[in-house]
Amino acid sequence: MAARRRSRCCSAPRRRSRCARRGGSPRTPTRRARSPRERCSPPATRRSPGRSCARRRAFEAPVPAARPRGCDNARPMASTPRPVDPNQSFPELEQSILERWRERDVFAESLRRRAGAEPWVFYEGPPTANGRPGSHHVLARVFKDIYPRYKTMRGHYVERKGGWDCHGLPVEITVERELGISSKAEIEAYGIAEFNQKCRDSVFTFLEDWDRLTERIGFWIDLDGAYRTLDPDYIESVWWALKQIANKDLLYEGHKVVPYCPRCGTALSSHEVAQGYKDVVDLSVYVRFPVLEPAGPLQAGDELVVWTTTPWTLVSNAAVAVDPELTYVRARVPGSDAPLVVAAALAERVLGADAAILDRFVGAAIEGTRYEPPFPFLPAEAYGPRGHTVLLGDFVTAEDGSGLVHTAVAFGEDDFRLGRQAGLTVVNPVRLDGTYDERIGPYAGRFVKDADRDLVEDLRARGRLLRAEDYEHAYPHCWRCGTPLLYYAKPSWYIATSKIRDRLLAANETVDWHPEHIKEGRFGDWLRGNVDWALSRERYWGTPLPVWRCDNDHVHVIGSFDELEELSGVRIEDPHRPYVDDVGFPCPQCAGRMQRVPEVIDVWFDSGAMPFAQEHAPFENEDRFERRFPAQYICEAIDQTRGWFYSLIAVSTLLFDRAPYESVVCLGHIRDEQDRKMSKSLGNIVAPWDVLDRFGADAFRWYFFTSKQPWDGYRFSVEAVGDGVRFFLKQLWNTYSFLVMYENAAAAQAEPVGDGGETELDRWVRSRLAATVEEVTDRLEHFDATTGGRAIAAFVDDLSNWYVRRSRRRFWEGDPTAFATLRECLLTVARLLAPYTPFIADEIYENLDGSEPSVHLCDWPQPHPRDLGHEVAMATARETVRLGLAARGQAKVKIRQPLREAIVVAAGREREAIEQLAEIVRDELNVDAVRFVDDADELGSYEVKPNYRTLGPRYGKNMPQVAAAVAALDPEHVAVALRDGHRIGVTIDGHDHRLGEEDLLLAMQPLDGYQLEREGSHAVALDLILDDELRRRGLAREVVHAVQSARKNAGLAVEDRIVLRLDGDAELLAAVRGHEALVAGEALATTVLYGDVGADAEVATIEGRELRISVACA
RNA sequence: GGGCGAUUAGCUCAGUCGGUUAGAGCGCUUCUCUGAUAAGGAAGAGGUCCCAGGUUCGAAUCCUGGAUCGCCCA
Repeated sequence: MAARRRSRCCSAPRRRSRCARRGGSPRTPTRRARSPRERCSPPATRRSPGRSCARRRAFEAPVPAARPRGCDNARPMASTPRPVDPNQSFPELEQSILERWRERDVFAESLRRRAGAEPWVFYEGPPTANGRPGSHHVLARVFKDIYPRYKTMRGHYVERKGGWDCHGLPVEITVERELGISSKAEIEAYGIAEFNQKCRDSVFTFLEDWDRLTERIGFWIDLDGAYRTLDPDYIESVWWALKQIANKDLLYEGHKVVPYCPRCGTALSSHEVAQGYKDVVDLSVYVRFPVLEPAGPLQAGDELVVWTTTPWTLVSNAAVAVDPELTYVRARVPGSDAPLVVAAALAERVLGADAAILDRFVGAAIEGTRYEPPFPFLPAEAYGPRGHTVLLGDFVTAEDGSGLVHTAVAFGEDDFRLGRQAGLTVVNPVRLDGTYDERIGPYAGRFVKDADRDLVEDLRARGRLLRAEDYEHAYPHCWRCGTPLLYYAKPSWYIATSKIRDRLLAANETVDWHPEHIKEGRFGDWLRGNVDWALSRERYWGTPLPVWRCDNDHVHVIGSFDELEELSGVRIEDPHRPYVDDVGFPCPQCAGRMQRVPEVIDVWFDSGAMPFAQEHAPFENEDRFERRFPAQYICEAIDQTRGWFYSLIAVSTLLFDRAPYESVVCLGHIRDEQDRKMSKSLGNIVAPWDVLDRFGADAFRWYFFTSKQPWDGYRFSVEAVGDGVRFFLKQLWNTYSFLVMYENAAAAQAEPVGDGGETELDRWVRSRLAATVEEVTDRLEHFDATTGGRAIAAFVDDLSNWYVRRSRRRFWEGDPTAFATLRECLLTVARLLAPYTPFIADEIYENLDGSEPSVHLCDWPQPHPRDLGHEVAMATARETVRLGLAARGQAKVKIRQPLREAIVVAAGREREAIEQLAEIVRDELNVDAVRFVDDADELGSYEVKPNYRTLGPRYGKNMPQVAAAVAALDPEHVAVALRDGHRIGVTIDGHDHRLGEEDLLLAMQPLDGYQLEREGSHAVALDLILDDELRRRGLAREVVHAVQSARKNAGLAVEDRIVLRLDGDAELLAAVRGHEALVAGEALATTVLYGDVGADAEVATIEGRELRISVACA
């Protein structure tokens, strides 16, 4: 690292050498012309020698503005900043800054500098690198970047370890597609070892894309030291965690009806199911089940009307469920012989209005009724004694259907539970691949969901169908392959998370969610409804479930590779399948041999284990883990509520009984310009590189940070990013390039410049700066980058459009205090912006200060004291200017025409404020004087209104009377009385009340014929009377304006001196002669000559008079 | 079907504790300013604050119901 220069104090005049050189010389009122050699080539040496001063852009840098430069060649202290190209391409600039960061190793250095400081912990939620990163990844990554950068500047040690999620079905599916296979049988035929090798290779297919994008957007994260969920170390930690859970007796194998993907051949967890709901049209059918052995009021030949939306399950109908207390009816419908049985409440909807009710009874009355099943494939005996009978269930409702629910024990949670209660045998005629087995006769081998319509036709042909209709509903599909899921009774391994539900909720209480409503809303609700975590997957590419079992069903959970080696004598190199499957050992409890169960685990458990698994804790780095748990901050998209947010909190609560994160920022989704979801099929994806190449990373980041609160989601397009460039980055860049241009121009000037001292504007802008530091700091502390960023933008706008604009003359004159102030503002803004737009921030810092190798190694700015009164005063003065400009606009008098005076109506603090800043108001309005009057008697009349905010709470219901009483007051009288400090008496409902100053609002009412603009009690009027002198000055300023245009057209640089020749209308020339010093000074003319302008003179028309102008380099 | 969130100008968004003329920027029209800025300033046009009830002296804001969109859950 290069020798570091001492940090300069921004507020002090900076270039001592230059100031010293100037010291003592008298200050010239206007700029003095430089020697001929200097004139057309400042700042010295920057321009190619052969070019004339004409036809040259103001600041064309011969070399790219930001050449990467090592610390070793740090500029000497007295040097001037590099010239800045006002039209700098940001993407190009960013490339050179990336280069500089690499050379100076800035990210690593930012960590080294904070070594030993208090850690602030960030966890990276691992993405999978087997797909290309998109714009939504940019969103997540920039929000993962901003707060760690901020906290680093605040003095914390913020490690940023990357991570990759490597396992899981998505990877397997990609490989299957590659291999052209699509079933588990094919995978096993191909070979699990080979298949998993392919998966391993596939995981990082797009790693390079990810790395490249990550660097390009300025996301500082340690990718070299990233954790990978496929590493043996990582897996060992996961095993350790599972063993802890098993030791707490929370790991069990259960038989449950689970959402099952027949294509992938595995059960899905509830959070996976959640991701795959699609609206589909299924058949909803009402089927007649003829009664064979009636119970209660039923008779043989009656028909039960049974409803289902899954016709494919009818082949394995085991029973019919009715609610014991619900009222049912036997009813006859025209055109049907057999009486039909339905719930009374649904009779009309199902059977029609003309059904004749024969009988009413409660559901309990028909329990035990034996009926004929809809299909003959499976006999009643297959289900046991109560097969094909009516059972009582507590889940039956009369909200839809018929009130009699078809029950297929293997295919539904309620069904399964009822079947177990009734002692029904589970018969499952559906194979694991989702096809019927040989028991289902003609349908054997068909995929069940595809058989729906044929089965219904079959029923219709046999007269068993009462009604079939399309039924649109959301049905879960496999989130990866799109296959409709089947609810299916299967053995599966679970973690009994529902037993720690209260602990999960307690852990959630400690988390600071952004937005806040997630905590009690979506996430809290999810935890309150927690069900056991279905952990196992009957797949290949995943962390193997470390459960070994013998023939006698003794179970042993392995918690480390050492333990496995002790028991089996085998040191496992690769813990993945199939190698781990081969490792067996004698059962510690019996003589049997233990083999691993075939399942792998849900990948969400992998990522949930990352707080310790990324460190290979507790096998090593346990101290590191202790220091880095829990995280202070994580950030992911809102869909992770059931994903990573859940798996993290679940694993940590299971193991450590505490939340693994303190603050969470949930991001919304990115939608397209038409507010549609971005998807490959719609072709409306915005590729991140399109944005980066066109506008750059800062623009991309700025858009995400400031356009809205990130959890609201974005209506995104390349163009939307462009706005931020124009309105913020460009404005900042121009302000910065303005400073550099004039600093260099001033430095090149031989003549020293005196220091005018601090002005009201300097004080104001410093106070605004302090306010901005305060606000941005406060907002970032609360994870509100949006409001913080907007505050920076508001400040930069004030800086550019008020401070700099009002101070231009001081910059032309080289006032060191003005330079120092603007410099301090820009350098502080650079530090505030460093976490937001790290590139432009670093560029500005590097060129204006550069005492550290990067702004990202600086400390966060400390807030200075504010002068709130002065901020308010300036706001009042600006308001006065606004009113004055509006008055000019109304009177259609151009700004260039000076006016005698502006009359400002203001009293008290407002008047003091404006008086203090009267010079600014006067100059901005181009008037000779600002006169104050305390009241508007001579300018307009008052209007008095009640102040609802103070009176409302006091008078409540009587407000209308109060308002009426106030309206009846004489405004002029009120104005005088209040000014004299009196209170105003009103009578309401016969009672006297006294109203004070705060209860009444006085507003100006303009009178016709005056040029007056008013706002509240504050107004500005203009004296519009012009005399010859004012008119001549107006003309002189018009001439200046015309000459400036001519200068610009001639391509002169802002500081070039000219010889000015004027010819034309006599009155114009007379006006110029009368104000020659003004014209010459403003136009930087060393000489003004009249007549003889030459043929190529520029012709301007001023108020109908002709002026011919010639400008030439002096 | 249930939960959470959103809905304010053509577009993107603010809107504090409920306070009476609902704001800003972009875009549009007119004017204007300019020794940095494709910038800035003034004026104009542009609003059913999603709808309907309710509470209140007063509702964009609070309550209830509904609509639409998104996310999540069944």
